[in-house]
Parts: sequence; structure tokens; C-alpha cells
Amino acid sequence: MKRDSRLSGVLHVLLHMAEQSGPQTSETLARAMDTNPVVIRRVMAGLREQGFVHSEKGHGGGWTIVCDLETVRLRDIYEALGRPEILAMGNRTDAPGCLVEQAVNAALGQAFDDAEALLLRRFGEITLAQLSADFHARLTERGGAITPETSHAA
Amino acid sequence: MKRDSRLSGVLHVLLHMAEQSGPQTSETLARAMDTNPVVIRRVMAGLREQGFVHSEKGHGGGWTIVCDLETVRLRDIYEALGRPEILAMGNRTDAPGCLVEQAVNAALGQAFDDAEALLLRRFGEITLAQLSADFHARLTERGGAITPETSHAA
DNA sequence: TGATCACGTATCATATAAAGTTACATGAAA
DNA sequence: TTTCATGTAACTTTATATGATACGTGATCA
Repeated sequence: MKRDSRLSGVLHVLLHMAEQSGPQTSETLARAMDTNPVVIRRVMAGLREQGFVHSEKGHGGGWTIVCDLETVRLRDIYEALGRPEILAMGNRTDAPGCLVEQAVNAALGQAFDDAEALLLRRFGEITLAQLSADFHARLTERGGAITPETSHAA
Repeated sequence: MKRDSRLSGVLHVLLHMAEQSGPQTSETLARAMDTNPVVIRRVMAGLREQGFVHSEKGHGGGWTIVCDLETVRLRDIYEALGRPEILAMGNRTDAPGCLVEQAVNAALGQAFDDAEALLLRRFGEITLAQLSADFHARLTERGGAITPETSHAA
């Protein structure tokens, strides 16, 4: 399978929502993301449970971001997604009887753990507000608005 | 699919080979690894091309380790395997036009790159000799030989 | 020389998980 | 009560590691 892009995708969605005043439908978000509304609802479900977003049914319904961009970090979003697998590699066996494999596992496992820990630490250092600020900086640098806040089809 | 365990597996095989004087057949190694001979040949192919192991056909044939355990590092083995994917996560799109996604990609990409770099650095710090030494330390600590150098079925 | 052994490799099957899709129930607003 | 939008289940698709079968090649041994 291709690399898991749920975190990337859901952050994209969140920042778009942050630029909008009213609720955004899964349909609208899906178009901007070039995907399916059900996929949007699927990844948003975890965020809703954690109270980062709110969803409303019926006319005028859709998704709204209801968290503080300054305090919510990528790490929080990652966890709301259900802490997806970070590494594509792993040890063959978890608790092998073979001493050779134990030695291999110890060395590899340490390296794997370090890499995972670093990634999670980075995620813990970045707030949604920082991402939003970076987006606005890029918008300014590009020299004004091409489309209001994105380059997606309106 | 489950996490890629080729590096873990091939290191296991290599250390076993290092404990043996003569060539080991794919059949024998596969039994120790609880897998299929073809899988062994498959992962060993890259190591053979890099000159880390040698294979011989016919009677008395099999696999022999022909590299210097002191100088070959996990990083070398990783690369001989064809540099398998390290992270299970990634950005949705590589070069998005959307500025929001560019901001997301920049932040996530940096974190991903850092984690990958750390893992590769760790791999570059560990020699096969170190793994072998750790194995022998475990063997001593266990208090002598249960089976000569492993706990696999002979 | 011929039988056997072991690798080299193509091919197909299996398993897993994300992503895409369809279908339908639920609830809210017009 | 009709329409809209979410909530979810179920199925399909896709990608990739792994497992397994089959057969060719070359080397050794009787």
C-alpha cells in the first residue's frame, strides 16, 4: 500500500476549515482534497471524538473547527487519528528465543524507538497556529490572493 | 500488510552464518528463520551483489559471509536490500499547488526527514561485529551453550 | 555420464491496510 | 415532508511483503 497520508490529509482539511467562517461539508472538503466525502468523515471521526472539530447534520451543516489553534499540536491530531503506525520497518519477531535474534532486535529496536520518539517529539513541537502562520506567510509572499486562501477550485 | 522485516531477517541470517564455518543452504537458513528458502534467496540477492555474501551451487554449496564484520554497518545492509521504505506515513501530495498543503508538507516533511535521518544515522553507527559481540555476551550471560550458538532447532 | 544438490528466478497465491465507492439510516433545516 | 448532510457498514481497489510452486542452471559425486 502507499504511505499512510491521513495525518497529512486531515491537517490540510483543518487549515482549510480554519480559513472559513461557516461549516464546510464533507462534500466540499472532499473536492478540495480530491477524494471522497466518506474518506473525510472517516478521518474526521477521531477528531470529533477528541473535541477538535464539530459536525452538524442537515441544511447548513458540515464541519467546524472548534479547538484553539495555539494549543493543539500535530501530536494531538496524530493521536486523535488513532496513532497510526509510524515506521514501515520492524523486527521479525517480538520476543524471540534465539539469542542472535535478541541481539538483532535490541539494536534495531533501539534505533526504531529513537526514530519514532523523534518524530513524535517534532509533532509535539508544532501547533496548528504555526502551520496556519506559515500558510499566511506563503500567501503574502506569493503576492496577494489568487483565490482567497487556497489555490483549489473555489 | 505487516511491517517490513527484511532487514531484521537478513541480519539474523548473517549473524547465524557468522557462527558457522561452512556454507549454509537456503533450506537450513529458512528452517531457522521459520520461512521459505526462496525468501532467503530473495533477500540475500542484494547482499550478494554488494559482495557481502557469496553463494555456491551444487553439493556442499550454500551461503557464506565474506565481508568484514568490523567494517560493515547496518546501513550498508539496509542499502544492499534496496533501501526499503522507512516510514509508514507520508505527505498526501509531493508538490501541491495549494498553499495550505505546502505549509503542511513543509512541517511534516521536515519531521519525516529528521526521523529518517536519525534512523539511518543509527544504522550507520552499528557494525555487524557489534551485533555479534552482543550475541556472544548474551550467550555467556545465559551461562554457556544450550545449543551451540542459537536456540533454534539444530 | 547421469543423478542429485543448491542456487536463480519467474509466477502465482496470501495477507494486510489505506483509500475509494456505494448504499442506506438518522437527524436537522427549509 | 422534502432535502441536505452526517454516521456507518460493506465492498472494491491498490500496493507490497511474504509464502509457495515450478523449473532452469550449474556444480558435485557416484
